Amino acid sequence: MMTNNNLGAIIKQQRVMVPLTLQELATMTGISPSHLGRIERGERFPSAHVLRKIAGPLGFDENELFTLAGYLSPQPPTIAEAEVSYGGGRLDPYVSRVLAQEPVDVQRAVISILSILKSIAKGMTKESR
Amino acid sequence: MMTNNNLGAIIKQQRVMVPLTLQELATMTGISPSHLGRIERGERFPSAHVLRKIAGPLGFDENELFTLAGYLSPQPPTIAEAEVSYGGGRLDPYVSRVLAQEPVDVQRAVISILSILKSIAKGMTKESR
DNA sequence: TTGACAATTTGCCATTTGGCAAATTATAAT
DNA sequence: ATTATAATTTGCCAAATGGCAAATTGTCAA
Repeated sequence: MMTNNNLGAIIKQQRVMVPLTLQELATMTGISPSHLGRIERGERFPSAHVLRKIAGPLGFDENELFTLAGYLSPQPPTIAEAEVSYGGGRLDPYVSRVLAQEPVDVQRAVISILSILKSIAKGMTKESR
Repeated sequence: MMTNNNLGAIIKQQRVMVPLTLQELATMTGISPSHLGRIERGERFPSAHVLRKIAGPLGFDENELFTLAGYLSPQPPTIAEAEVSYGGGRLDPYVSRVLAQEPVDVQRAVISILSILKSIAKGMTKESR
């Protein structure tokens, strides 16, 4: 029905991040790679059975994925979500979920890279002033 | 698929108990009475969208009904387990705090960069074996 | 470059969902 | 009993899902 084409994008982003090929995900889940591909580019809308099968291998929480797909009403906020809100800032749940799959030292390396890029952008590195 | 499920029987029992006729439930949910009837006697298997629409009027909790239908794994996480874990991973609080202060699109850009680095690293591993 | 091989996309089609209208069955009132 | 009306079931069909095989595109080594 092409209800929500952003679901496919989210699924694809997650698959590439894991990382997996369509064929690998296909053998893990029993869903054909062609069907998975169509889902990712929004040409097909996954049934509940399909959605359930791909949740695990992609590292999605089933309830969250079903909510993203519009199959379940938005869940009451969990403790996990409270944990990631801080001060005035809010951490995007998708970002949080993806990063949480990395080892903590990788997570911190990511932060270091970000701070480097920010300082470059502001022209505050030693050699540039 | 005519999966031999007692789901239809459970739904019918609830509807009669409420009590509602098929037509009344139909007007409340927007699902045709004929379809609802076939679901109750197991001739059709309700999609997630249909299941979601009938949950409320019948007094079912959505998650419970989805679990009964085999769409969700038997019931989930206690509050204790929910903490800061996403799909088995854990997000470092410091990382969470720092990232939360960036705009969401920057947060997502960070994820994209991580993805690029991982694919580069993957290529290096391949090369060295 | 070319050729081999992996990954993705497309064409086609069987199966299923779900709606509408007609047929059937249950329920009440006279 | 008969008739009217409500409730359910059945027949039929459009639309969507999802698999298989072929075609296409991407990638890498020689």
